[in-house]
Amino acid sequence: MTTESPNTIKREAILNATLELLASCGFHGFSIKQLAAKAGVATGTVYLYFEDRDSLIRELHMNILQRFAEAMFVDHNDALPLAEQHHHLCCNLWRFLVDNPSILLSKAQFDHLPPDILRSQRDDAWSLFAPLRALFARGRQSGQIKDLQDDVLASLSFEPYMFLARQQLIGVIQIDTDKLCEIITASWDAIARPTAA
Amino acid sequence: MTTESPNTIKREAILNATLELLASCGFHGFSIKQLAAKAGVATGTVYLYFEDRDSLIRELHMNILQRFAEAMFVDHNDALPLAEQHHHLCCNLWRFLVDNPSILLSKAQFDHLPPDILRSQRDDAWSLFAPLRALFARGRQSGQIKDLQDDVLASLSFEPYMFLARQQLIGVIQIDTDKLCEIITASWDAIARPTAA
Amino acid sequence: MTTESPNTIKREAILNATLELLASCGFHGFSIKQLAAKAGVATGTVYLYFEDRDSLIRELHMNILQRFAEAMFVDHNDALPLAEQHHHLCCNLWRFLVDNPSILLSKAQFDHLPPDILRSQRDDAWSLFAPLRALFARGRQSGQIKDLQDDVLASLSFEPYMFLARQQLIGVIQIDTDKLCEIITASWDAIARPTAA
Amino acid sequence: MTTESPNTIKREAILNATLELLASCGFHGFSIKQLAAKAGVATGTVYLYFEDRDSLIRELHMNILQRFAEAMFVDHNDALPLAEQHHHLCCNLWRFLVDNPSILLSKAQFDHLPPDILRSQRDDAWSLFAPLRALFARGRQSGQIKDLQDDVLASLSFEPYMFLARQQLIGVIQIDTDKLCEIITASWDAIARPTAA
DNA sequence: CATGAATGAGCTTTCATTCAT
DNA sequence: CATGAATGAAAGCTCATTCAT
Repeated sequence: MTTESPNTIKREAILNATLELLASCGFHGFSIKQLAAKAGVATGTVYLYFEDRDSLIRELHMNILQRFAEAMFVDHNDALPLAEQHHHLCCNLWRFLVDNPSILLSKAQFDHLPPDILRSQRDDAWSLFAPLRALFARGRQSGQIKDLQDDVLASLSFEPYMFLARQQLIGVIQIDTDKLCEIITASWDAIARPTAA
Repeated sequence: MTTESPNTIKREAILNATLELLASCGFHGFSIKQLAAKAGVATGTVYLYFEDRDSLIRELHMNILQRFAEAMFVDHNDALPLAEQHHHLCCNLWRFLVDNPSILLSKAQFDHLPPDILRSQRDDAWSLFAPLRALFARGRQSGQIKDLQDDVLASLSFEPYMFLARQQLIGVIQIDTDKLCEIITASWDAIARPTAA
Repeated sequence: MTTESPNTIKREAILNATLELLASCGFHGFSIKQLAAKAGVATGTVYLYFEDRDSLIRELHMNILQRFAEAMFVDHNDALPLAEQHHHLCCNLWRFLVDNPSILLSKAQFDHLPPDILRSQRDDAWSLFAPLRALFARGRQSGQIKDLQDDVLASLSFEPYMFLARQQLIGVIQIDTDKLCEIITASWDAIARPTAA
Repeated sequence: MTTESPNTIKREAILNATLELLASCGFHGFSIKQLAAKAGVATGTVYLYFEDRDSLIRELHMNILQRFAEAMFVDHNDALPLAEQHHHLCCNLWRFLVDNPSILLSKAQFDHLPPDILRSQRDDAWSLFAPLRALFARGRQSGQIKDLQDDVLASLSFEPYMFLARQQLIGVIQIDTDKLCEIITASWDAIARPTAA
């Protein structure tokens, strides 16, 4: 479909290699030499495509956030009941995390960028996750979702998956489809306004 | 009661300095020289108390987990109703995170220790959190808590606080006591078995 | 008259760019990439016209020596009295140095070519400065100039201008036309045989 | 006499090695690794004594200027006739240059520091050469020396020696004691006010 | 026990040079 | 002829670790 210029191919190779190393070695745990070797280019080549180490990391971060958001909203349908929408988002999220262990593991690394960067990131991130905010807004209006701010709802409902996916990845737990459904229900209970008895 | 030998005092100074630097500079973001300076000892002295950099980090991790557990179970009373016990644990957790930003920030840094270390840590951790497991067990038995395994219940109920505390620390949200109570209720809803209508 | 082939035009562009960069950045202070950019050609093109960096520098050196000699002997007239010839040479030299700060500044850079190169340069240089040697020879014969070898006479009479031009360039002194005449007289006194009292 | 602390010994070793390399390879022509090897220390050790490459070079420069001035004024006696004082200074200068080829060769390298550094250097240099300024001042007053500013007199009288020493060092000329005396006379003629006929 | 000077491997980054287009 | 992406050696500098004092 879209033919990648060789230019773009090397960029991607470098970004992918960075992601893998970030996941396996942590933020400062790998060298540009390693990175270049993994990407199949010479060390100097990295600097043809990225200003320096930091800007490479920053660019990767934005790249990851986008893939994250994109994956979550696959087949998103805001006409469905909210609980079903939420269920679908959680399924997408779980599949994405399980399919992309590198992203899962590298995610935590980005929490330690300087606070000002983190703050600006947060704004960018929320714009990528607009459909989620819309869902929360409608839920609060209709009384189906608790009257809590977006950050709180998001953390209650989605943070647990990050932890659980990590635990599954290192092999200490095992979540099958049935278990996942129960967990999704539980994470909905966290944000859902209790139905009047 | 227990008089600290000067021996132990320097150990603690080094561990504390490591924690602060870990929080502010990240895993590989500080040097042993900096660390020694902050701890008020000579660089060589660090190696009298710790095998090497890695073992210092590992020991700090265990140290933090202990303080974590200790803080959570302050004034824990297993005679109270489960929801109240849970509320109290969450309050303790929140206070601990807010009072110890260094620990909050450095927590994520430990996710990139080698997987085998992470697995053995998990076992140690669960032994530290025995009262929590007891609470979950009783809840499942009495039908007050969903029939999910401990990791899942823990992640549903406590992971959100880690995220929220970090957001508050970098100043993008502000959780007061009232908000906290609502959040605690929500995190209880996540693990509580819905009351029959 | 002589139409420059495009071939020669690019050579010149590269040599000129090299001179400017040599003056402003010093010997190892600029890259071939910078050089190519300044000359308006691709990096690879530099290697079509010059073997490598060193040979480019060497060629520039010869180029500069030629321009130096050429400038000094503008309107040279060996029929005039020696002191007048000398005065004229000094004026030419001063004007050349003031008009070509790049050459002035890069001059010192060439002192660190390998000694064997320096020796062969010296021979080439003296052939370029033949009219000066003739002047010295006539002066010694006629008793107007001290009986010292050419290198010595040249250094006594012309080295000071190099230093003074550099000082004026960095702005710590200011030589006007009157001052220059006094200095030229002084530099003639250095090599002139004292008139018998 | 003065016992050197081992601390100072390594500093000196590094400075001396730098001087030699500066003389033989030029400003940017040697690496810190080479320098360390020549000084007999590890690369890291260089950075225990000097902030970075630049500050090492700057410090060396001041060091050299001081040795320069010190050497010139050995046995300086301002009670002697001016011409004799001048003769003595020139002899000292010549001996210093011949005895310290490294300084001679590295001298030119310092002409390419940034202009602002050069300007501040010039002030420091002139304070080191105070006795020379005094000599010039007395000469102008008494009418023995031409009425030219210090920079000009200095360049007329001393620059030629720099050039000649360099030529002798690369072996293209040979100045013996008798020749030197003639040259010194010539360099005095350059600055001396001509005796009225 | 405690020190901190010394080490040298290893880091990020630059740059002279090559070569497929 | 001309290009400029790609290379990889080598630069300046840092830092975990050791050891003589």
